[in-house]
Amino acid sequence: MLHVFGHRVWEPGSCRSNKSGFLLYLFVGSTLVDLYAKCGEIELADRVFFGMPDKNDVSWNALLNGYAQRGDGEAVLKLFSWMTECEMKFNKFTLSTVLNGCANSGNLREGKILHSLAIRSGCELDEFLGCSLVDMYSKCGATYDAQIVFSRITDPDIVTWSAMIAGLDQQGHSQEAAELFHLMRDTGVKPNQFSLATVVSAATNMGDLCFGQSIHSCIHKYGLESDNSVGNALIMMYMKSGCVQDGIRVFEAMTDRDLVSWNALLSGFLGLETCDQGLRIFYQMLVEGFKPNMYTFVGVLRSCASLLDVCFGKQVHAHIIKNSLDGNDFVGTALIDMYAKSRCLEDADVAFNRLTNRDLFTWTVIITGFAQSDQAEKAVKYLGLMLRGGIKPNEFTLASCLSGCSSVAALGNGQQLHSVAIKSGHFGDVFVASALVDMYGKCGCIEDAEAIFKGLFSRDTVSWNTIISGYSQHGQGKKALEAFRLMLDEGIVPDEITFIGVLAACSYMGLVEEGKKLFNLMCKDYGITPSIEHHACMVDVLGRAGKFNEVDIYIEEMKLSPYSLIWETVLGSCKLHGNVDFGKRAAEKLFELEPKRDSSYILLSNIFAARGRWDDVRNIRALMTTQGVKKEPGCSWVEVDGQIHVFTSQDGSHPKTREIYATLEELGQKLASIGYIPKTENVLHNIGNKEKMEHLYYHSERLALAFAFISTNPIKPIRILKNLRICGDCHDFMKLITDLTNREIVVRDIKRFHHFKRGTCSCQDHW
DNA sequence: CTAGGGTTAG
Repeated sequence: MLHVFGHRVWEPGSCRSNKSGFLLYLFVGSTLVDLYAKCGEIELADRVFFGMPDKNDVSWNALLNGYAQRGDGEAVLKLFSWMTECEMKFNKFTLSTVLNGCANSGNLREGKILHSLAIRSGCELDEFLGCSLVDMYSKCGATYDAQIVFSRITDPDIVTWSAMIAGLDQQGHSQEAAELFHLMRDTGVKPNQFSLATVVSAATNMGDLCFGQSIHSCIHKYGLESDNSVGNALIMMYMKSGCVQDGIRVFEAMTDRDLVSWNALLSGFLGLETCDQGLRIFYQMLVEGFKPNMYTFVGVLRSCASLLDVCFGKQVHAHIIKNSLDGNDFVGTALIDMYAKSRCLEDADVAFNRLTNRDLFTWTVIITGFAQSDQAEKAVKYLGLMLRGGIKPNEFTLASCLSGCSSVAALGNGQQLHSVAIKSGHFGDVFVASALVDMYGKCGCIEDAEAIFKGLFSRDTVSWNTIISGYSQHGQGKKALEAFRLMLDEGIVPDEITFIGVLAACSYMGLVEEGKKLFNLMCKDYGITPSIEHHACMVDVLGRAGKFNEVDIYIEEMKLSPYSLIWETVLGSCKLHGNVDFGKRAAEKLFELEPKRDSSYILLSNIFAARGRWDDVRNIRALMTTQGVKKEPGCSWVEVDGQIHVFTSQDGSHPKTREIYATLEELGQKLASIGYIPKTENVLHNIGNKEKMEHLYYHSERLALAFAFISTNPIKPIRILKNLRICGDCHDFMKLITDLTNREIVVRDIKRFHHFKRGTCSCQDHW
């Protein structure tokens, strides 16, 4: 129904109800089609158009334009082909509109046909048509063709310039977009709000905040700050580059904010400090009467993912269902990500299974979720399902799946991924390669890590860091320092992680002077401000070398007293050197800083026990009881045939328990015959000596070892993982076993790797 | 009856 100044001037259908053949005059019809189309009443425009007994090019163009404005490119193309079938003549207006249809449906083939039609009718370089052609080629991804058309237009106007700049930016050539913008200004064309918004988006995509700020001041000069498109682009830029306050300032200065402004604002509240603000803004926009769309939910879900409480995420999920957006792929993927990051993998899985169109991103999100929650097996299983569904992984999928394997040391799964990486052609990617090096290193196969690293075509700081820390963790300090020299020779700049690796190597090898030299190099030559971790490395360098006086001075001078990591390091050195006095001081500091941490009590007790000070050992035990400190339950795991088997101390739940205990019994007898006596002082529980022996005997790492003995190939090394430090007695036990059975054992505990071979350990008993 | 911009998961 159309009203003009309150009068009813036209009622649809009245022409059809008049069967007497009331002829609608052509110009009235065309004008009405145009009016309805422009009001967004495409159905009415359609009815009027098809009710017209005679149609001319103007009425066709009006209807085509109506569909083009809705973004329905398919319909435009269908109408156009029908128009040519009717042998209707078309003009440059038609071509321009249909090109618009090609642009928003991405139909390059049809677009090229239209281009040739334009050339034939001699209007290719018409001011409007030229612009439509540039836009069509850009939106269809044919940037080169767009540039050719653009270069042939002799005097492009601001609209054509804007279309070309936007085209370059959207196809990932933001740098060239910015350059074209400068060229435009040099030509003397004054930028308008559209070209400025585009160039702000180019600055955002390049991550060049400085350039963006210079454009901002230019915008200020033209007084275009309050324009919606400009303001929205600026908000986006500031939020994306983490300048939350600047983003808010632009938002607040805008006079009529739309949904896009709110969404742009919402996109930036990530991380612990600001995420709750994102939620507040979401509720604020609901209060102000805005109806959230998919972009809103993607933004607010990202804020929820940073919160430590899944409860808000669930509230937002309810809003999503209310707005019937739970079937949307973008929203669905963001939901999976939110649940996965909140460690609710079951909810993430439910959301994942509800989605019908799973693309690479969806799969990557769920796979990453499992990988980061120490569920490497599940991550690899989903990767397999994805491959079977015909979707190829990208470098992100592989790298995050691999890092999941690294953290739980799932070697078998990691090896499978190695072959997937080769088959899918991502082996050469630096991220994937570094993840592979790290995976092999963390699974105890430093030789494999080394082999992959040496075969790498290009190496960046991250890949060098990976191999350097790998060598360090495996006790190969010399190789770590060699690698560092090679890295510098290749001209790769070390970062703060690199220095953690090399300083750890120095402390391990007892290289005090070298450690001091590297520390100075880091501060002076590379301008890196030492973190607490770096200081802890230095304390370790001095402490392991037994230079306790220097440790004391260092802590005093660097004001390191408030940090538990420092005192934990000191305590470790005191245990190594049997330094009771300093050990007591360090432990007391730790009891004060972190009274619930069990390892400080255990370490101090071990220091006393080694000196035979049993009264002090008893006092520590009593202190633990009064403080309510409980020893964290230890657990160990091994991988057999791609399956991970977990054991706790004195565990009886494994199906092969009987054989495992029998194997341990047998090994124990053999060891006793060569003079092994269990170090019962390693047991803190207040129980009798016989029970203590039993306790030691069935520590989780020994159960894992026995299980590996009976279920794996005897020529392969056994790889065991433990969530705590390996106990002193188990360490002795492993050394003797390797001597007795001639089998290599690798144990990864929370601190480092222990390679047991022929009665010795790579850590040289300095763990 | 014709053109340009701004929001999208790892």
